Formats: sequence, C-alpha cells, structure tokens
Amino acid sequence: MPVNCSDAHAHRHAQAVQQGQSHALDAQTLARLTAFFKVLGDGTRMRILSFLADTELCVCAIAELLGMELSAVSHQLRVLKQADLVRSRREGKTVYYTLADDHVRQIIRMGLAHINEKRGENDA
Amino acid sequence: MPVNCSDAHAHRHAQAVQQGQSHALDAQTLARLTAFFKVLGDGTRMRILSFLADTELCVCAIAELLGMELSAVSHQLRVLKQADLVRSRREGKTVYYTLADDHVRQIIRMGLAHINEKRGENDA
DNA sequence: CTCTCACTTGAATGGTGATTCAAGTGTATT
DNA sequence: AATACACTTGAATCACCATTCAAGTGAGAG
Repeated sequence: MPVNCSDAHAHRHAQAVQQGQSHALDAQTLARLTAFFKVLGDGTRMRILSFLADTELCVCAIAELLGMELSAVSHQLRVLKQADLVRSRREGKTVYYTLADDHVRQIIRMGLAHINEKRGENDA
Repeated sequence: MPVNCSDAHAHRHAQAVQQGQSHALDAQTLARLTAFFKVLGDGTRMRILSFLADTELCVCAIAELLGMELSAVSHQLRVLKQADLVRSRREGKTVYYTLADDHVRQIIRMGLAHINEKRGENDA
C-alpha cells in the first residue's frame, strides 16, 4: 500500500523520513510500550487500579466495588498482573491484590497531569 | 450481576470496600484518563509519535514511513490531535504534524522506564 | 475556472478483546 | 473423603475500532 504522493517534493520527504527513522524506537520496544498502554486503556482495569491505590483488596471485594462478576474481574486482574501492574498474595482461600509499586501511581499521576493541563487550556 | 460471595467475611469487605472507594477518582476523570491511555495503546499511533519525536512531518511522509495509506494515517492523526498529543500546521497544500509538547515525551519516557525496569527484574 | 495535489471525511468491513457462562483448582472445614 | 468457598480458566459471544475504499475540501498552478 504505497503512498500515492507525487515525487514533486519526494526529496524533502526523504530528508524528513530519515530524521523520523533515526531516533525511532526499535520494533520490540515499541510493541512492549504499546501493549503496556493498552492495558491502561480500559475502564474496568483503570477502576481496579484506582481502588487499589490505597488498599489491598481480595477479588471478591473488587468485584463488589465494580458490580461485576468474579470471573470478569479475575480475567482483568490476570491482564494487570502480566503487565506487572499488580501483585497478588494468597492468604487461606482468599487472594489479595496490590499495586505492584509506586511506578504505577506515578504513571497515572502523569496521565492526570496531562488531561488536567489540557482541560485548563480549553477553558482559557 | 451481584457477587456470589458468602457473607462469611462480608464485614471485612465492607471495610476494605470503603477504603477502596474513599480515594478513588471520580467517574469523569477516570473516563478521561482511560481514553487518554487508550489512544496510546495502538501500534500505529505509537509509531507515529515515535517518528514525531524529533521532527515535524507531513502526512505524506508519515504514511511513507508506516507503509500505510494516507487515509488511515489521517484518521489516526485525528485521534492523536483530539487527545492533544499532536498539533498541525498548514503550509500551502501540505500539513505538518508535531508533538503537542514535552509532556508527551515525558509520558512515553515513563512508560519505557516501567517496561525496562520489569525486563530487568525478569532477567535477574 | 479547471486541474492536480495533499489531505480529510464517511460508510463498510474485519479482527481484536471484554464479558459471560460453565467447568476446573486449590484450600480449608467437618 | 466430601462439601463449601474463593478464585481461575476456557470457550463463546458481542461490541468496538483500525483499516480500506470512495467521495469530498482546500490550496496552488496553468
């Protein structure tokens, strides 16, 4: 699917294209990064992270907070865990989940900073 | 869809649940935050951002770099623009895109830090 | 004012992924 | 060992969204 862009300024592209490629991240890193953000790009998962911000919670409690079935919650927790965003700890029959580390809180805080900044611009 | 969790330790939940709710973000903020991360959770869009890290590029050049059609690129640039991640500038017939601000670079850097940290742990 | 170029927009399509239902683990309790 | 509980896992369904194709702007050139 080549671009049907005339050669008129093809050389200008060539230059820019080189620039664009030069510092671009390698494919694998980019894929990992994308996958990471994709995990954060889901309402249910973000709500779970938000709940876990202060406290550790068992799956049961999370499901109650979300008003969703245990199964659905478990599936999402699996995704969060694979992305190293949460950790789990077993105590008897119950499994407790926590945020993996402060890194997660930082990233969420940065996201918040971004959207708040933009909201401010729109108001101005 | 209530949780079929016995009342055995319902009171323990109640406590945890309150904790979980107390500092949780309000629904609208959470929705905006989720939407923001969702935009970053796409391979094509991340590649575009990666290309724009150093240089401004016209749609045509981006399409060439991606090996995709102009139309597809334009659609994605629209999404990125609505999320305030990129800005556009018209010069004659050509439209040039740039990263909106350094904020974007910071967020991507934080994402990279996270996945690199985790990669390190797995190696150890 | 017509034509081409660079891009945008709208409608249709196809693939991905979140949720559900049903069945399976693991851990205590009796 | 049998039952109950807290959770996990797999298969199926359904909605959403990225891409494509086709048509529509806007700006300069002839």
